[in-house]
Amino acid sequence: MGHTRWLNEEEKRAWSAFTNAHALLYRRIEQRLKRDFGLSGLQYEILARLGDAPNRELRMAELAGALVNSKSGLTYQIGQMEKSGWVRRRSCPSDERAVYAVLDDAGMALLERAAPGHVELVRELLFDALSPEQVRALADGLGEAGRRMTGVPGEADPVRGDCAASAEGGVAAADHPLSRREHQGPP
Amino acid sequence: MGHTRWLNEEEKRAWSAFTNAHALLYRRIEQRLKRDFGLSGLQYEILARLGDAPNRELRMAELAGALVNSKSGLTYQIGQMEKSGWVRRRSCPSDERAVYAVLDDAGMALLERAAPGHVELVRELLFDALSPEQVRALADGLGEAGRRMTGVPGEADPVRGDCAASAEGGVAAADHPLSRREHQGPP
DNA sequence: TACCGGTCGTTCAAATTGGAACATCCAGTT
DNA sequence: AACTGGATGTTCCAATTTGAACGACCGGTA
Repeated sequence: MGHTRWLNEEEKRAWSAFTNAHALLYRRIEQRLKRDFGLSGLQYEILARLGDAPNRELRMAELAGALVNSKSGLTYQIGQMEKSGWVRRRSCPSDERAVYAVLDDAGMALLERAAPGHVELVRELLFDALSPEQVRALADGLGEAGRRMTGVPGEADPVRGDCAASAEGGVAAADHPLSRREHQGPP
Repeated sequence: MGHTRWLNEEEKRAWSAFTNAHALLYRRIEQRLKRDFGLSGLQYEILARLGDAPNRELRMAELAGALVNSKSGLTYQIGQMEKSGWVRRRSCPSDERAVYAVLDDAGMALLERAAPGHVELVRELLFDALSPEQVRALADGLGEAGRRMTGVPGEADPVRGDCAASAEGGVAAADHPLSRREHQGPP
């Protein structure tokens, strides 16, 4: 084994900036979400993920994977959110093991109230400090790093949604309310 | 208040990559540290910070600030690490409120054993996926973001180290053993 | 000297986390 | 049909984290 490839100054700066910025940012976000909506960061993320998932629902495992959280942790949080009436559990007839977390209307409403402030804060604290090139570098570089860590070779089709939500009240596959897109025309 | 400046696609990618990469990376790092050295991520950071602090010591508040952790959390961890004999507390005569966390020899030795693998992992999972330009963008962009969040206007002198460690065994201000620097000559 | 606003580190209770053990279930094999 | 290797989600429990409350202390001021 070689003698450890230490980080050069630039890399040290990058690493330090990366961890530091994340910690600072996440802390601020959590505080505000908690103060304004009684939500933890994880809970907001859960709402958000479910919010723009196909039928506002995702399997526990998928959700846990997407959030990079432990299964048990998710079980706990979904439990909490269920008590609050933001989320509901649904089991799938075709696969008895599966459990779907479904976003309730109350949860969706909450998400819609919380999202603007959240996005605004992220923009203010992060994107307002970045040049367009830096944004691209983040997206590309960290995107690639993330991809490598998840082990995504050839885009093996997800196969999810075997057990589609069928008969249920009225709403079927409404469009995702929070996915507006505001062109902010690049030069 | 304007109608929320939502994120464009590129920004969404960047944000998602940022949080995702961080979560993935941190999780891996924690697992390895725990497995190989029985250390948590936070504990490693504490060792590292103390390791290249002036006299291998830092005030509790400084440390907490640098780590972006709560005071109480740090109190707890330092307590744990003290039990393990990696760290020691020292109080300062000139300011009775202050408490310094001092890195013990055992802690330093542990740090020196853990650092290579840690750095190697960071390089492998993060830097190997980044181009030099991307590294620079991270360092600059996130550095700036972090600076803004900490509120660092005119580099107000830290004033720290009022109560310098004086009489103590032998070692005074030895050079920081872990701060080797390996030129990795840019083209 | 006595007082005051502010800082420091610790304590406390309550909430969260994460891994291991567990019971169930699915798909492919024998 | 019985068996096996792998997933799934939950439960359990110990470790950790958080913010608020607290007591001690500092520096400047009346």
